[in-house]
Amino acid sequence: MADEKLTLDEIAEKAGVSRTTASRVINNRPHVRPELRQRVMRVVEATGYRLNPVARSLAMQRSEIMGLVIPRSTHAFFEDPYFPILIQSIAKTCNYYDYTLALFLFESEADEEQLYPRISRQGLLDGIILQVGEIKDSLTARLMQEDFPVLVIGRPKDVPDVSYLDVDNVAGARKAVAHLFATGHQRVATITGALTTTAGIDRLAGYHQVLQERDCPSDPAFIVEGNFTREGGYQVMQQLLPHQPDAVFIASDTMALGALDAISEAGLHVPEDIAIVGFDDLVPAFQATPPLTTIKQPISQFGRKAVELLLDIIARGPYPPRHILMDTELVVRESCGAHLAPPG
Amino acid sequence: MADEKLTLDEIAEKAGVSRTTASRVINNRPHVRPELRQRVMRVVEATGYRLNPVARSLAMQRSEIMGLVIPRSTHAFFEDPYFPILIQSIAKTCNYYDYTLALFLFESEADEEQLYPRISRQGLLDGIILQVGEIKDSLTARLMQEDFPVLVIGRPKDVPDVSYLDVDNVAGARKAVAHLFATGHQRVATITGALTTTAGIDRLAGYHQVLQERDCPSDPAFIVEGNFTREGGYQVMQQLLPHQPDAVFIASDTMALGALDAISEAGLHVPEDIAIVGFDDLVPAFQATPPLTTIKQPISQFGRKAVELLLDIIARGPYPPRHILMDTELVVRESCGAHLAPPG
DNA sequence: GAAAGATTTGGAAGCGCTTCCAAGTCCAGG
DNA sequence: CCTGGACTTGGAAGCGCTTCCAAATCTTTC
Repeated sequence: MADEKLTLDEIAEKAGVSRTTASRVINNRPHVRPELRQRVMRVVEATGYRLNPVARSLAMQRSEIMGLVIPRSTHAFFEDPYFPILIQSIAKTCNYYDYTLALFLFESEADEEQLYPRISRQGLLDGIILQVGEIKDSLTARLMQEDFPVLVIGRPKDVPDVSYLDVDNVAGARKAVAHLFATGHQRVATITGALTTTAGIDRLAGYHQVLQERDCPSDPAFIVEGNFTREGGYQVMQQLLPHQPDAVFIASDTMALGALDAISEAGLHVPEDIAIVGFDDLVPAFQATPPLTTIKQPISQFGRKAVELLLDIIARGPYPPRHILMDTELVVRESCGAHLAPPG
Repeated sequence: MADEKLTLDEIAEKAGVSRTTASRVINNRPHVRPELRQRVMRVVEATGYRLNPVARSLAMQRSEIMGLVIPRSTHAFFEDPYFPILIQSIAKTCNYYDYTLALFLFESEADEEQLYPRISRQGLLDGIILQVGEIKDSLTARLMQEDFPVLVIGRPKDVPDVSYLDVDNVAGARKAVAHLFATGHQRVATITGALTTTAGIDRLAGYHQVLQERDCPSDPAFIVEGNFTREGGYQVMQQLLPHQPDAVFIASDTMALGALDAISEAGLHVPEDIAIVGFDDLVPAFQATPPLTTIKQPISQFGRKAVELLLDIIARGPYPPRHILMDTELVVRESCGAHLAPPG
């Protein structure tokens, strides 16, 4: 197992062929006589030779590395299983397509500023998957301006021609709220996500839409803003309680957990006194007591799709921009009281 | 903002200097007259030029990319906040040292086999941080054999001369178990982690040590093997219950959550009927009811230290091997009943 | 059996950067 | 005014690979 740093030249020499031919064999390209191919293969195996990927990248002008950029990751990253699942599915898909995944987590705008050159520097990365949560986002526009292959996860605002992939948050929220009405609830409130995020805004929009369609005046007291954390859910649920909603659509399961705490602390029961529908359908959702009715996001498919879209953009250019909204699914468990309504 | 792909040559030409000089300026190296330095700088700024990192890597034989390899990530990766925190701290530290982080998540041995060339290929990665959980681990030895700079997180078995960083699991477990005895418990059981992991084994070893030192015969019925999941904790706690332990050291907080479920389902109370100490001190620990007494791992410092050690290995070679065990800390909350014992 | 075509081969020019080394410039000291 | 030493500068040789292109070889086909 000699592991001296071998080069293509040396392999070629040992096999008695030119470097060009050796290159052809190793990259499994045509135009090589079977006999020569064999000879080269044998040398490669005997020596344990592997191409130097950096040299290859330089010559091909393609690195087969893609970046995953997650800005402002700070708290959400810990508490919410969303990111681990997303990262895992992206990593897995990269493996599949023989791409290497470079991960960039930014915590502050200062980080973003300082590290921008690292990600945009042409050469290292063939493209970038950008997780955009916050509505205020400068990265996307900057990268687009540099003609950098970018796929945004989330729904970027005010950036023309950017390709993106998002969950259909509006439709998902509609399903949740409609279900609450369908199960006989009248006073349906909502705990929104942070309204600095598009997910927060869109899920609220879905809530509004359903109310409007039912000619149900929306009571401002029934709309409180959370921040996607459990603690936040706990606190704003307490604000909501005095107004006596009989159902609440909560824009994330994590917040729903906090809300559950607040409700039981107030001596009320879910779903008898207050019905709840969450959003996400991550592990905590079915481990909660009672198990949460929620809107399921296809996060893993999401990661896969993101990688595939980016590869497509890398291969075929950014036009036309791709816009994909993925469907969600209502998962009925106990917290919405659906099993109470039609008892037989 | 011209963003045509510029090269160093073009910058040099525009500034009227040689490529060598331009390189010196851009890399902030000495031996350039201030005037020329300025001139080059100006051109760089005007054109928005950035070095091509791939070409640089090839010339320098160093990529400033490090790999983080997490094998067999499947379930643990979702359920346990350990990995997100670790990854985040590693990413952050990489940012700080101007390194790029490449993430490799392997799910199966097949993945490992297939992707091994990708990580070991000399050139792309300057070094690798390898998370080794399972006791059976072939990656470490292979990489060491190739003289690849490696730092292992965890405690590798039977690989000579490998540098590693681990939590002192034995000492941590000892603290936990000792605390349980110190608070007056007699029948102390343990739910171990998967005994295919070194963490599982070491934490059990700590349990044994304390029992032995107290001349306490260890009852096999008091030792049940979990698998680090909540569901697993739930199940094995049910096995434990009939033997009526008055305290349990549980090798992870996640499992402790499951155990808590089992205990309350059996109509018993924590800590009155059964005291519990967990391990990890992640978010779920203090959100549990009752809040978990647990052993705190310094995961973030861990990530930082790992990166720094690897950089040191890259810079100064693998000898002598570095071995670091990080201290843990007992965090006393309610689940151990410490607050009950000395009531005034 | 020769011309036309298809296939195989390798020479050489990059890809964009670093760095060794020799040549050139500048200044102080004698 | 000349010499030696310190600092600047740029030419040129890589780093290890891909790929264009021309030359060489092998098949067909009439």
